[in-house]
Amino acid sequence: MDFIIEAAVKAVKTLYQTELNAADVNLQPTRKEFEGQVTIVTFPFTKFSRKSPEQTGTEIGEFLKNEVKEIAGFNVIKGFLNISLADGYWLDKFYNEILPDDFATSKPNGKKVMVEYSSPNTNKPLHLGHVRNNLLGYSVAEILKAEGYEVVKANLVNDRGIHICKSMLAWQKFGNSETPESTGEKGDHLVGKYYVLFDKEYKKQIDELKSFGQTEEDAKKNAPIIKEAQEMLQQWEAGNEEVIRLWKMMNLWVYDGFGKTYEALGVNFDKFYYESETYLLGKDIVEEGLEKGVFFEKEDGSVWIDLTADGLDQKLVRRSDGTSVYMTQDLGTAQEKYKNFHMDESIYVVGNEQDYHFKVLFLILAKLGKSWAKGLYHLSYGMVDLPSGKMKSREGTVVDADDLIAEMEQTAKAEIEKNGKIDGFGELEKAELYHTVGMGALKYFLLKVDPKKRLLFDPNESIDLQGHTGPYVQYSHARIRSVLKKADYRQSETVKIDLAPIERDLLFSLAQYPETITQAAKEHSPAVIANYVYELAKNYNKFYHEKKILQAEDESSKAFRLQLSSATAKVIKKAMKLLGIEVPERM
RNA sequence: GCACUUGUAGCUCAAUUGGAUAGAGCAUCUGACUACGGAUCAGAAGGUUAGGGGUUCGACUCCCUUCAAGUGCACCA
Repeated sequence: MDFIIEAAVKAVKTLYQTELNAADVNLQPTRKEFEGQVTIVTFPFTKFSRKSPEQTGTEIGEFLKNEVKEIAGFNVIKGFLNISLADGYWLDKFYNEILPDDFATSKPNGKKVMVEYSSPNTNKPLHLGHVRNNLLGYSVAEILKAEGYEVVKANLVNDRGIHICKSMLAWQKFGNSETPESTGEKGDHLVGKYYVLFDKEYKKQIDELKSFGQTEEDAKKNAPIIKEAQEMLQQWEAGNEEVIRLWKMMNLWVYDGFGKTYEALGVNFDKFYYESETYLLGKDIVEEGLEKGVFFEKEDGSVWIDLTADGLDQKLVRRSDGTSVYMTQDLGTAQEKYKNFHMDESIYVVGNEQDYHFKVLFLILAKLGKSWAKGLYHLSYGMVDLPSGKMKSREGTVVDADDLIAEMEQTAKAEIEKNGKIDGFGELEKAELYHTVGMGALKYFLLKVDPKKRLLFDPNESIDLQGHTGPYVQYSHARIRSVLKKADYRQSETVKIDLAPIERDLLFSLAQYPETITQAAKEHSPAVIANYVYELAKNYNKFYHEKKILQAEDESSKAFRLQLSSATAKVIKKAMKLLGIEVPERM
């Protein structure tokens, strides 16, 4: 709609002798209680016109109507100039832009972006919090692709450290050599079981020590089992063969389990990083920082950066014993990623509990003069909470990802058996559909919320399939496909008809798809897409009820409405794909 | 204590980034299937946008302040 903005700039120049920038013209969709499709807010122009808002709007409206042939009419309410565009404009746009198959497919923008997401610990199965992370990361990657970026999806697996040793140790002590094969249990769940077991034993020992008069703090340090775990970590770092063998074996179990969950979630990765391979990175950066005078060394040999001038604290980057900390490792990994891919932007999908960490990380890299530091972005999302509070793996108060997926499939199955139209589906086809609809509901539920907001999930209330939900959009798609099939639709030629208001609304909705992708990419927010596609489906459903398609008044209307339906189905499908949600032909 | 984030209908979320009478869904109530798919549609009811102050033509949005919730403030990751 740039032509309207340009014309408005010209109008203000001609009428009031004032030069405006395109950005000064506020164009927005007209509210549905008023006539028109787009609205210019004319309040800001009154200071140039020195006339009332109504008069200013009317003058600009007259000018535009005479100047721009696509503008069929206008009305002014207070400082709002509502513009009606001619049907010809909408039909041209529909046939030239929206209906063709390449609608909203943008050309490569020449930029490369890395999206790091998932990044699980290999000591326990994935829970709902991880699910949010995975869906967000995957969707943001898809959105950026649609916007023209070349995308690298990365997964930095946290496969080492004390928490991994805890599972390993507990398995060694209490596991009786059981394996996923021997128990039939999914590998990540089996390992997670021992992580919980470790914690139980650890707590028991703490209580015991406390009963002998130790303070809580001392007991936590002195419990034999935690000391053993720390020893094991040292042995791991020293390359102890037996420990390494155990570590590799149990990690393989976990990867096998994660692989299944990832597949069910429909997410994937182009590049895996493993902390066991990256945890020593960053030492050279510490040296570099010392040389550049960005870091400084204290008497005890520890190395720090002083960020107090930036309103932050002093931050340790190397211990006095010369070993790395989390920050060091992340500095090194960031460098490594850039070395591998030379991307223009790099997005970290990580929970908001690490806001401070990333603020510091990016600031340090900028201070070190890394040219690529400005392309770093922390996509910070809110925690998923239960009504009972925070999820805690060790205490078993988590919503397990695999369980949840299975439940969603069950919910979808029940609904489909009740209302679905799936005569002739084979068992495999049915199972696939239950999965598609169940995951549609789950994914939409998690993605429709602004990422940065925390999410409340009540496991006792199943996720809706009606209303503002994934299945609503999926249903809309299936229904359109059904109509098109019945009509034996093939793209026919251009027709000229008078548009009904609801048809104009639907066209407007469709036309907004490209800028919706742009906005979602800019904000790194799948929620923008989710809300858009719901709005689109809603407009279609309204149209569907108001207008007959197969029994339309005349052949031209029928042809047009079929085309409109087809275009809507295509956009729904594409938009849902950006959320990682499939849409069925029937359901 | 300090820092960051959040607070919108009973519940779950929107609000085109400072624009019109703050919009949807769920739940509640009323209506529409001898229909192209009723997982739908039309309507009713529901609000001091946590409270207070300020900035201006205009504030859910920006500033100040109070309150509430969450997170972070390790030579852990």
